[in-house]
Amino acid sequence: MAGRAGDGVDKRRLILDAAIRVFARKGFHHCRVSDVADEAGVAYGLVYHYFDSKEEILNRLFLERWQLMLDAIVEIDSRREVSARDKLYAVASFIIDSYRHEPELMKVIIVEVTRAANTFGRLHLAKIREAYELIARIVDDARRDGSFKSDISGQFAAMCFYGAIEQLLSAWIFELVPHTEEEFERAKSLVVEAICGGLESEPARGLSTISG
Amino acid sequence: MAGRAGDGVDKRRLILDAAIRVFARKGFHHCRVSDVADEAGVAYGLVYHYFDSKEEILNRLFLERWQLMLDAIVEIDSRREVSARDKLYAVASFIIDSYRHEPELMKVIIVEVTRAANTFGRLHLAKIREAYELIARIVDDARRDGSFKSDISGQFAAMCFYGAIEQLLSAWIFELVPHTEEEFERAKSLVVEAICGGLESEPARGLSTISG
DNA sequence: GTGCCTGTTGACTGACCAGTCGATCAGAGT
DNA sequence: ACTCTGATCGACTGGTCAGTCAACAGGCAC
Repeated sequence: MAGRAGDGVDKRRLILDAAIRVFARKGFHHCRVSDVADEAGVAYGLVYHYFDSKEEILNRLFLERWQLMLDAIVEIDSRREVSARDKLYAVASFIIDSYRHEPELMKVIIVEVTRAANTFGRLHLAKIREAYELIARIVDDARRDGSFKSDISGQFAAMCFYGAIEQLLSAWIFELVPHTEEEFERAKSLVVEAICGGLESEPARGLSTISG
Repeated sequence: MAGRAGDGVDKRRLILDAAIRVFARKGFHHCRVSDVADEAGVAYGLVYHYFDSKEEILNRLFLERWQLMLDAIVEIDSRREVSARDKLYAVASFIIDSYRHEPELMKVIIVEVTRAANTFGRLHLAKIREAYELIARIVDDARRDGSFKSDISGQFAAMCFYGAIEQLLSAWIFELVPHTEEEFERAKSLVVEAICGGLESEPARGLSTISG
């Protein structure tokens, strides 16, 4: 519980949620702290009771969600008897579903943090790098067991994979591409197929039954 | 020629070049117009003699360079008897070489425009979309002649391809990865190999001698 | 009741900065 | 010589906004 009024409302959370909506709508740089306070229905000063600065709000939003993703990737990687391709599919699913369920939050994270990492402290870069490394680990395991090519490093592969997904989300965010439920599901398969299987046709890949 | 002093210096260009350095160093939002004027060694007011606003400077920088890239892609696509893979290699080369030769300008374009397209007018989105479409066209031709898979649309493939390259440049920009001459050359091949050939091993692809 | 602590309020301040404007300067044309 | 035009200058203005602060409210301990 927090707050005196016994209304059972966590004002801190209220402010964070309002910030998601405001940052998504107007952009972090183009909105005022008063916009966030108004959206949350609290006094201007209360924002500074809970947060040190406007930027700290953004940091919290990012770290909160990014950590969820890092945890998810670790869990996915720990699954036994699962192919690298299926692990990458699970990672892509997690990210795409995050966007599907909380498009405003993901928009803020991608547009204001991930894709603007220079304007902020190096704090975020370390976290972003962590994601790369976890994905790279999945690929490196597959390189070791021979299912993935050994001449493309895990790090490089992670960049391509994450880059493709981020571009996909950006296309949705900037409305370059429609937001339909089928699109989300199709995109999961397609991105994995494009990155793992490649764009080129596979002329007579012998006996292996890949994707039907 | 421009300017009264007969010094033969184009002040407009001087301001644009100074803006590249300042925007790259401090970020568009975190620098003052006076920083640009100082860097260029001209009076504050002169900036407004040549440009309507701070934002117009950024727009010019972006449009100038982006058009060069669009023209290059059109030229590459027009080459006859060249495989889609080789065309994509040429596109990747153009972009990576742009970064190699003008890292500050590319940093500004990627960080302040491409990756921040929502904060600006829709003007840029249209140009960005144009690039996607040109790349998509290369892929669609290859799908028609059977060299690329038909189940991944040109549009989708273009997103993956461009996304991977942008991520690559971002990694250089944010110094997540070293800037060596060999890295640039390797990256060209690797990105094309990853996207066209895929990450997975090709078990016995007949006669082709890939990576020895 | 008294004192204290946390939550809450919103008016205010101080800094910052994009963009303006009137002045000055130098060459071209007549 | 005179004026017109465009380049060049930089002090100044007007507005914006992040962050501060002094005050107030209600619960809790004693």
